[in-house]
Amino acid sequence: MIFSTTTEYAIRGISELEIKSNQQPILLDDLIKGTDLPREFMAKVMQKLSKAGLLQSAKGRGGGFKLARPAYEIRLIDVVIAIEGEGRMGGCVLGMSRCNDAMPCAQHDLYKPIRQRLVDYMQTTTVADLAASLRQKRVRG
Amino acid sequence: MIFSTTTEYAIRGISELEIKSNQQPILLDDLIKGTDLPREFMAKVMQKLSKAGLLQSAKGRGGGFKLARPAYEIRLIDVVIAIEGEGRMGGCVLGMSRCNDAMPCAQHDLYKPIRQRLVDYMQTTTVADLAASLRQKRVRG
DNA sequence: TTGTCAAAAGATCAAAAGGTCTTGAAATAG
DNA sequence: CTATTTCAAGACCTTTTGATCTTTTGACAA
Repeated sequence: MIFSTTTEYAIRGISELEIKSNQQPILLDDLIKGTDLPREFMAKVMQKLSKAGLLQSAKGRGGGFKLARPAYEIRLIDVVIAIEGEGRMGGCVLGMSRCNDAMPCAQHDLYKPIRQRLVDYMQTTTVADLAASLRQKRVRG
Repeated sequence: MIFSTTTEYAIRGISELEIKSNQQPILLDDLIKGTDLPREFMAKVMQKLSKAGLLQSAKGRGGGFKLARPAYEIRLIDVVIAIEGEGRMGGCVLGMSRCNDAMPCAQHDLYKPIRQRLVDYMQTTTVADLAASLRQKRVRG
């Protein structure tokens, strides 16, 4: 509803990583085990998160992915920006590139509170929160 | 940021219509006059709004588009649903089709308040509000 | 050093979204 | 009835997004 599917994958992936990891690197194959995540595409997504500095990756034996810092220090907004770039959050709330000062979109002001609320949420929610929520969901069904 | 560009066009289009109309049908050419909206694509969007019952359309001389009911009786959510369908609002908040009870997405519960806020906004904001906002923006610059 | 493992990177492919163009059909004026 | 106006509808094109496949690179173990 709000994010692209690629971003959803990233959120899901980093949450799964936090759940399955015990400070040790997790293999892509293990990460997607038990999920319906598409392996090859997921590889790209994880690469992006690595390049953005949210994950550390290692090749070869004992390799895999792990969080670059504690889960509670990675905010949802960091994940979103890693995938979609800064642009989407700034500028026009409706994302209209055609929208500018000379020809503003109808929503410019109206939307501010809504958007701010979303941004707040993304800034205060961490990967630790997401993982906890996902774990709980699995237990309770 | 939140809606697809097609939906943005719909919001913009119906707002322009309300601004330019004096109870009389407006031609597509007049609707887009002074805007950067793509005419042909806009025709499709307006057609969708007509089929959804938000607009009335008439062919031939004296034809064009007009609101099917007063602007204050057309909610933003009606416009969004007309373009994107019901599905997007219901179901998973993140829009994941892969998300279900057996394999819920990480956000299912976390997002509820945010989503509810958005839905509230879309239910209480009408085309009259949007048009007023747009008009004001034009005057004040 | 050699072999194997696993991520990185790039090519490629498919589907969806966004946008254009052409033809058809309805309404009205003359 | 015919010509013109204007929306409707469908074919078609382009770009972006989502997804896969293959090759390369780096790390470790023996």
